[in-house]
Amino acid sequence: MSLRQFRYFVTTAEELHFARAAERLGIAQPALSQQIRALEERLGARLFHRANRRVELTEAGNAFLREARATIDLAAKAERIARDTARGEAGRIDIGIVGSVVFDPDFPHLLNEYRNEHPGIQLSLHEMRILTQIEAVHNRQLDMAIIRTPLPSDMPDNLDCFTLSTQKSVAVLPSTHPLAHETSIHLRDLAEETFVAFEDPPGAGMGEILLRECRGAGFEPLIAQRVCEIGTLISLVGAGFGVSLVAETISHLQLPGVCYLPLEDTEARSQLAVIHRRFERSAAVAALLERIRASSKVPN
Amino acid sequence: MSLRQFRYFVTTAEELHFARAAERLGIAQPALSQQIRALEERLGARLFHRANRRVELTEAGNAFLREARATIDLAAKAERIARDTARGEAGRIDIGIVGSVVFDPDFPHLLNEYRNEHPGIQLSLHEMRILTQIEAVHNRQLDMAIIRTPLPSDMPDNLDCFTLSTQKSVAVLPSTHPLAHETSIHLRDLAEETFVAFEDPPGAGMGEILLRECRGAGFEPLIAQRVCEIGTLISLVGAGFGVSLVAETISHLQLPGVCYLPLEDTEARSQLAVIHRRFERSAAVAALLERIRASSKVPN
DNA sequence: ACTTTCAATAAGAAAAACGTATTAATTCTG
DNA sequence: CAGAATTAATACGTTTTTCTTATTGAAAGT
Repeated sequence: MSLRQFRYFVTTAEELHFARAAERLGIAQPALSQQIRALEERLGARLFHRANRRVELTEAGNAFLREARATIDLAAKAERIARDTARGEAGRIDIGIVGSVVFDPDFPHLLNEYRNEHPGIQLSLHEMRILTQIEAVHNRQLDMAIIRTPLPSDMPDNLDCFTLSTQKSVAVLPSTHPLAHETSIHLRDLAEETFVAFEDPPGAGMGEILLRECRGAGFEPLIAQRVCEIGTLISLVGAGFGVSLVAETISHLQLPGVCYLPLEDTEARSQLAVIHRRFERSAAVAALLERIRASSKVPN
Repeated sequence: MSLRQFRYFVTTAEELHFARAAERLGIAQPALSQQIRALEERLGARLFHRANRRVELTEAGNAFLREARATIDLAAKAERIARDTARGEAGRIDIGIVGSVVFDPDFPHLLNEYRNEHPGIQLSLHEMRILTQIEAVHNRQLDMAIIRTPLPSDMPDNLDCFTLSTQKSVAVLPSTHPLAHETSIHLRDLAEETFVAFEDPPGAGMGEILLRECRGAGFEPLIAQRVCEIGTLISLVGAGFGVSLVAETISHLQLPGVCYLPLEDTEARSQLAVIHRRFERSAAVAALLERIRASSKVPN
């Protein structure tokens, strides 16, 4: 079982065509067939259905694909780290973020400070979905993740978490909405509206906040549309698809046709949390974590 | 850069002694020296200090060691996942259910047993309408569906079906009804009542059972209200909207103001059936189907 | 000074990976 | 329906990589 076989497999899984995959890999097709077969024998599992002149991933192949990709990425990261460390730069810190962090004024500022104090260390930001981030921190593709609470229930137990900041939630309305020019509104006034919500996993993130707050205000929100990106969400609200609830900091994103309104009847708050491995052995990562913890507005 | 080199490096880093590491790896010492050197050249970084007849990790070596170990572990995990998935011991099974299955005492019990025997497999239940379920099994969003017979007439022909259990039907009456405190009644006694019925598609499910039985008893039921959820149906009966016919197991749902009464003049039975793809390629799904079939109370 | 220890080097043997040619099976096409 | 085309698998010889044995060289111990 070798990395090369992993790469061959991933390419073949992407192409679903042995000859094309072989070409992309710069080898002949029979060599690829042989390596895939060797891998399958080693695993004791077929990875592809080769029926009817069509190549498809088996269920095992699908499951293996995700892990194989992660393994290849991690190997590349190992290489990069060795190289960077040898050059005297302590390397690079990979940070996962949810989209809405970009509009938080404090966090980018904090990163900038750290960058100035540690010019050798490259900070690399990766915008990803919540669950993907947690998984990636767990298997070391990321060094930390900034996500919005609540956290999903099934967190790996070698991960730790602390709160970075707390933010009020505000309502987002299209400016054509009758309530749009009030100075503040009650959440229950939106009971009959349709909502645009984040596509978060159940029980986690802003998607969960929206549900909880609406239920707290005594109604079940009718969710007409789910989106992955904060920008899309605000645009959809502006286009009249519905209303939504977002963290206050998002209101820095002023789009035409969109109004942000504080809420009267709720303490609705969401928190940004930092997820990291409990026993972090990289000095650079540990230092950044300490830095973030020290400047966080919330006692931990 | 290969996984083998990673393993060689990790062992050498553990032993800090080429000859001993080579012995542990089952190769000769020069082979190890060569591979480590090849790795160092590839990385463009020395991983060991070899001064003074003593082998030590460089800083880069130390950083690389962490990532190399993680990479090896992840590769092993990939292998395990592929193997387990192929053997049907990992993955996820999506099961569609009609609402009333929840009150069946046997089926949840069966699922629980399966969950204990196959801890790697996540069972995910989806409460859906009959037609939606069939469609979803067909296009692989669900792996199987538990629905109430009769089946609709236009089943896709790549789907199979077998009976899980058979249940008597009982009448549901509001406890204010004159007949509510009999020990049993005749269905034809309800000929003049209004009925609350399931919103099933024509010819399928409990909605069809109700029609057939009433016609068998010599009258056409007057259906005043149709509902999607079993809980709503029972509530409506309790609130005096009408009477209905439900599977016996539903009587576990005891709501105030509702009485369940056995029927004298009919053998009214409904069946729970399992719908699945005829040629199931997932080992896990096939195993669960076998399990259900084996424990079903009805010969198939 | 001599031996011992230990990694590096050299060179040939073994194993793995690859390429060319071919086969077998299916699908497309006239 | 026959023949062409597509595509993955197989056979087998070649190249490349990896390994082994033998040897060297340098440092440490006696």
